[in-house]
Amino acid sequence: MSDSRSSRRQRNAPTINDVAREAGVSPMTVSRVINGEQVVRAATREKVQAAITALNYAPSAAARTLAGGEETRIGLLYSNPSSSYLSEFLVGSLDQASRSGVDLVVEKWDDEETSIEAVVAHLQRGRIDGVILPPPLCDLAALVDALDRAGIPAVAVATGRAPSDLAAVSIDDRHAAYEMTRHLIALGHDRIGFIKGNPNQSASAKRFEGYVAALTEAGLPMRDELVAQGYFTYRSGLDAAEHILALADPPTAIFASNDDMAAATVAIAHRSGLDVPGDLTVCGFDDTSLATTIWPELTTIRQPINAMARAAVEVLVRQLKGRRKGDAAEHLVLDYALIRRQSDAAPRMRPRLGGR
Amino acid sequence: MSDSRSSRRQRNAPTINDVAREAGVSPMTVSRVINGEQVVRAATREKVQAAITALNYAPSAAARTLAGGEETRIGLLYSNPSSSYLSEFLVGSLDQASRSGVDLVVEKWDDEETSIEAVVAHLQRGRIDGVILPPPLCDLAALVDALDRAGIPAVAVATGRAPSDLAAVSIDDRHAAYEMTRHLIALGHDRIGFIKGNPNQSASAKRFEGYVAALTEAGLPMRDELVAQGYFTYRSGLDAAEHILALADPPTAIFASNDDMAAATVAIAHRSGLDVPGDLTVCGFDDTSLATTIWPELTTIRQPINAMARAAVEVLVRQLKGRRKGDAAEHLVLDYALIRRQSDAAPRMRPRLGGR
DNA sequence: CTGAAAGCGCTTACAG
DNA sequence: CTGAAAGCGCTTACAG
Repeated sequence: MSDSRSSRRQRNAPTINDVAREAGVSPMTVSRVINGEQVVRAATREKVQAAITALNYAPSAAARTLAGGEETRIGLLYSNPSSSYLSEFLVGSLDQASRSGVDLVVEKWDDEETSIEAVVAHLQRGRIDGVILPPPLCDLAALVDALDRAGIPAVAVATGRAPSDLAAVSIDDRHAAYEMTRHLIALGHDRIGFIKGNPNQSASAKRFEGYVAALTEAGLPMRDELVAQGYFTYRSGLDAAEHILALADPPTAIFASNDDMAAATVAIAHRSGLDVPGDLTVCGFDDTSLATTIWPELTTIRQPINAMARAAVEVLVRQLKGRRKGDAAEHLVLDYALIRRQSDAAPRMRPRLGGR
Repeated sequence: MSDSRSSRRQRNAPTINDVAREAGVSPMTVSRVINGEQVVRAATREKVQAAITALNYAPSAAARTLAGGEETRIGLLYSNPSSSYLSEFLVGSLDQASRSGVDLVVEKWDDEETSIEAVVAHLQRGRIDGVILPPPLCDLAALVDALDRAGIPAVAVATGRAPSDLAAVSIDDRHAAYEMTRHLIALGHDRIGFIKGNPNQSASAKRFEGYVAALTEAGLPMRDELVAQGYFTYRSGLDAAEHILALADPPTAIFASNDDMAAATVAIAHRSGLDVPGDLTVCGFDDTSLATTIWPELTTIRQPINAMARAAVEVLVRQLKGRRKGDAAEHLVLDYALIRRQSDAAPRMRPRLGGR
């Protein structure tokens, strides 16, 4: 078939030397013609072109990259392997890296064991040209600074607050949380609990802002006791949910800042003999695989993780190719979606009609 | 400093010579390690691996293609993205692929949408030289056959029953389950429930065999009512656990064939007002991230997923290089470990002392 | 305008 | 089991 362009060279594939001999010039001249350099005399060029045609010559991509030294390698630096997020992120970025013709090096960083200087040095040794930073590393200012000082471009993924000089790919966390809260309100809930995300991630604050905005817009009071601090882990969700549900007047719905904490909330609810969503509505954020693993399946905000990963690779590659000082960094905002599943329902009693 | 366009080499990427120097061997030896050639002494191999890690070295695809052979691309074909398993598997195989200097193409297969013929054709068009099959695809005979007919070598990962002509990497599922069951018996349990895995995976049967073997060895009766069929999903674990715990005389321990089903069992136990492990011991299998996500954290069998993925890549690369008809396929068996966490304890009443 | 030289980073083929 | 040599096909850097 049309395999002529593939990287597998045919056995007797003509080389630049064959062309040179046929045309009666040096390989160097053939190279110039191939690369469209204008200096070559028209007559010479034609002789070379004829030889190329006669031999059906196609240059070897491998040889060109090797000689030209143009390989670009990008790194994907991650920590805290929230595996459900990571696997989707990996699949997306790998695929795009392959399409963009760059090498992707996946690097795990354990911040307990390795200093920032050490990771950056490691990346430099590996000749990483640029780095993708999924959360929570995207918000680690010290890392971003160190990368910047080392001259390694980076792109932050899913950060809630990207400095204007740092490329970023994200969704509108604030608006997504706003929409979910509005959805809960539309269902009839007026006492809605909220479990915050880890303060070390800027998206956490954005999600909380969205929750507050929807409440305010609906004229609902924002009650501090209904808000608990979480850290995106299941464990922290357990504690937060326990706290909220132990209230004298507990909420009829709880919106957790991610799926892990929402799953923990469901577990606590069940342990307390509450039916979800009959007695308590629970919603999450992210739509990781956990959302559809547990029962009931979680109503949540779908983050397009795969698409964000692809976009991150593209943004980084563009930045590496066309690097000009002063160019503003790209900030891409992708679409999210509110996914309704089985964990939300109208509250059992309509407070507006009866009160409690 | 290093203006990317004019300098001959972009930054100083570590080369095979750098690694050789660091390891105190010749470049040739490094090359052998990269290509998984068996001749290299283990001690030498380790020195080289260490140097590769230290320098964060990745071979240049261009140079390899040019110098020698054709570039080799291997595929990782997966379905049913059990993400906790997949992400670890991806990280391991990617890293090894990079070290082995082969391209890894990650391919998702939705068996509902695409026929076996179509996937195989797709792999061929993409010039995939060999394929890694994580579960459950490793046990799909029709796929293995189609690959074989197409002349695409494959390596099965975590299968319980590899045909002798199919390369495979696995653990001893039977013995691992045997050991876990023995552990439960040693704790004092004599009524131990078991949730089987999906029958479409050969490892399921192995795990069940191990459970039966330990019971038999201890002179304990094997009670059919204590065994429920599961399918490795959380949902199936919910049903199975509900069934087992509804028994008139329920077990004091339940051993689930994977962590998802063990997590579901914990959820059902909590919903029924049972304390884990106070009232019920629950154990899993795999040690995916879910095992340490939920509370209590699961006592389980650790499958070295990362190491298995790396091994699969190495085995496949070796097979692609040294392909000789008639050579027996490699069967690697890696070590597992029983990880004790917080979900197991002695039964509340010692049956041997009191009965019930 | 054109060419001779010196590699790019790796592997093949041979030696010890 | 390990290494020294000779390229793979092309380009960079320098001459003329």
